[in-house]
Amino acid sequence: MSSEVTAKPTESELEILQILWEKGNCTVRDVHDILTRNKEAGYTTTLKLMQIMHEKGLVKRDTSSKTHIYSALASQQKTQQHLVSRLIDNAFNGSAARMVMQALGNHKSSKDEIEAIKKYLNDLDHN
Amino acid sequence: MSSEVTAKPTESELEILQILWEKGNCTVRDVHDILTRNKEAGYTTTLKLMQIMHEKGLVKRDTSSKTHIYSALASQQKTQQHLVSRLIDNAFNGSAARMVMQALGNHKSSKDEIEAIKKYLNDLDHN
DNA sequence: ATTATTGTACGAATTATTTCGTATTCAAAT
DNA sequence: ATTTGAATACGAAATAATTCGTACAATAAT
Repeated sequence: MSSEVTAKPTESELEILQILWEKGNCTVRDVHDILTRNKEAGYTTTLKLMQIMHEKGLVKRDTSSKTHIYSALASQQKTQQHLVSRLIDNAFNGSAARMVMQALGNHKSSKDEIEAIKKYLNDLDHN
Repeated sequence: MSSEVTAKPTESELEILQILWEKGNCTVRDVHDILTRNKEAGYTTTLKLMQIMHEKGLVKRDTSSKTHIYSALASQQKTQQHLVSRLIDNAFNGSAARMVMQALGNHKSSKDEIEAIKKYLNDLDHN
C-alpha cells in the first residue's frame, strides 16, 4: 500500500477540504471568499491553513505562477469514512445503526433521500 | 426552555461521557480503569478531566464522601444529535443520506441492524 | 498511634490549533 | 519608471486541549 493520506484533518481543515472537493482547483482567494460567506477570518489565516495542509499532504498545489492553485489530495471518500467511523466508535459505542437512526431522526431528510437510502439498503442485501 | 446543556464535549470528554452513560454512577477510579484498558493515561489526568467537565456542567457529582461519585448531566441523546449534525454539515455538505450510506457501507452492520433501519425508515414514512 | 494508601485540588507544562501581523515579491495600472 | 494592489512566506501571539506533578486530607492497615 503506497503513500495514502491517513491524516486526520482538523475542523478548519475540513471546511477547506470540502470546498476543494466541490470546486476542484482553487486559489487561496477562492477558498477564502467562500469561507467568509459564513464566518469572519483574515486572508492570511486562510492562507496559513492551506500552507499547513500542504505540509501535511492534505492538498497539493501548483506554484508555477505567482498565484498558487490548490487542490485536495486527501480523498473525500476516505476522509468521510474515517470521520464517520470515528463518530460511531466515539459516541455510539460502535453501533452504526444507532448512529444512522439518530441522523435520520432529527436532521430531517427529504422523502427522496429516505427513498434513496431504502434502495441502498435493499441492494446491500442482495450481496 | 430551561437551562439545557449545549456544551460541545471534546474528544476526551466524550470518552468519559460514554462510560458514564453506560455505567451511571462512577468514581474517578472506575472511569479511569475502564479508560486505561485501551490507552495510557495517568490517574490525575482523568481526575482533572472530570473536574473540568464538572465546571462545564457536563457531569454532576456527589461529594458527600471523600471519594466523589460522578454521573453524566449532558444528555446522551442531545449530545449524539449534536455531534451527528455537526458531522453531516462539516463533512457531508449537509446531506444526511450521503452520510448514512457512507456509514453503512464500510462500518459493516449486521443483517439485523440493516433490518432495524429499514423498519425505522418505513415508520418514518407513515407520519 | 503511626504508616501506607487512596483520594482531591490545583497550578503549570506541553502540545495542538487557530489567528494574524509584517516583510517581501510580483504584476498590473498609472 | 513609479505606485498601487494582491499574493506568498513565515514567525509568533492567542487560544484550546491534554497531561501530569506536587501538596494535602482522609481513610485503612499495621
